[in-house]
Amino acid sequence: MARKPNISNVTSAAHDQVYRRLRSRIMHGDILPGQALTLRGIGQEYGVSMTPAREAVRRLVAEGALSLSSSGRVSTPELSAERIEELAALRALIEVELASRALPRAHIALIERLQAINGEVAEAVAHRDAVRYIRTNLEFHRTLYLRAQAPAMLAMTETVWLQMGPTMRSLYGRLRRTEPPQYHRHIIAALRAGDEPGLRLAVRSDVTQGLRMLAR
Amino acid sequence: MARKPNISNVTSAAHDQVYRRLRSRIMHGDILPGQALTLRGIGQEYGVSMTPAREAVRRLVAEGALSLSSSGRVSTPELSAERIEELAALRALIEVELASRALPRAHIALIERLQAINGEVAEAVAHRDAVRYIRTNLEFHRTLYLRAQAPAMLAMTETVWLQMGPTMRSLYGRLRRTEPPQYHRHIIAALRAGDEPGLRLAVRSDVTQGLRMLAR
DNA sequence: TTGCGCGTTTTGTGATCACGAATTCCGAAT
DNA sequence: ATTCGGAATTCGTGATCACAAAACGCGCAA
Repeated sequence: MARKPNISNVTSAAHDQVYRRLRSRIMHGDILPGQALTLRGIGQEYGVSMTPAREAVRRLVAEGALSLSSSGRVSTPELSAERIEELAALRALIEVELASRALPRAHIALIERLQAINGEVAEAVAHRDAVRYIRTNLEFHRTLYLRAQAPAMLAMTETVWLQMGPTMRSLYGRLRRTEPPQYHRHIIAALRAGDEPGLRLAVRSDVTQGLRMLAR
Repeated sequence: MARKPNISNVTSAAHDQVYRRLRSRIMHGDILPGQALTLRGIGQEYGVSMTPAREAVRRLVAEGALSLSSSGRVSTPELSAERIEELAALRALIEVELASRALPRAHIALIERLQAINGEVAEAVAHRDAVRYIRTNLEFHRTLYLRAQAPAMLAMTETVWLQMGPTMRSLYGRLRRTEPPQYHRHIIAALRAGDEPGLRLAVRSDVTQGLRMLAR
């Protein structure tokens, strides 16, 4: 079969579907760091041949979501402490800018939506559900940053999230905290008040907060 | 032929060579914005089949160096003014940080090397050689940032350079200036003086300078 | 001159195969 | 029990092919 039937014209290419599903799993921490993957395995898992699997993997490697050994084997990356510090610094730099750009456009409906999402984050923390925590936490940030109307910056930020995905899972997995994230409330308060310096500080604090868990 | 002879063990995969050569051409502005490419054409140009060409293209698309039409056709991107502003803002954010991290490690040998490279930049400007200007200018920045020991940040910056490559060429191509870049001298002076605020300002000015040409 | 069909060509996509290299596995020797 | 070596297996790579869809060209009609 050279091409799928494609009766519905909203379907997309097979390699793109494989890419998106793998990307989602990696970003949300479904896959542990150092986990090895094979092209044939991925193809079999998604019901395609090696070719689309290879293209999806190539794309994810380019984004830093997967790492390539010298012999071409792929696995989720095991980040060093220095690499984690760098990625956190990048998050701080870019996300503070995104939040700042979103601030003038943040009307009340957005703030209420953020509050609702934050409720889900708190629930995930209470249940110690690491995967759900990561997903809702990223949704909180993405919802805010979408208002910045800065697609290139948002894409770059998501690339950083993607790189940290597996590591965040194993980090938050051993987290025993049950209190909701305090800085999210600071972010919401600063948005309400139109307080730009406060917003920048709150976002920076929230983003670099996870770094402290590593330094233990 | 399934694999190349590979007598010398320092050779790398064909798709990687295609990727690197294409990436270099794009980053340095060898290809104009909107230029269409075909997989068979690329393969023929580099003496390989479609498969390695496809992988190289997939990788470059993931990095934003090439854009993909809805029908799968690839071409160098034509950036909107808003996109250019975003990319310049990203450069400002990340490169200022990289310069700041490089400052404590910048000894005299590095500064002299930067001065030498800056001489080449001035020469390229004097000869109105856009491609050479872009190449030497990026070499100036990369030489400084390598000292920051921050590979993730440097990679992200190079991704931004890559995205701007074709556009920078067509921008600098119609540049009629013959004076060397002033802010490079400011950067060097701040490095000598160990003046971090001055360095940050100089880098930010240098990076956002090109933006003004667009606003004409 | 300007649109509009329609057949031709070009192009991306996915499957499959051969090949070589890397990895794994298992038994024998110490 | 542990280590070492070679056979068996697994795996990535690149070439090739068939197919469908998109782009192109060209002639005809308004």
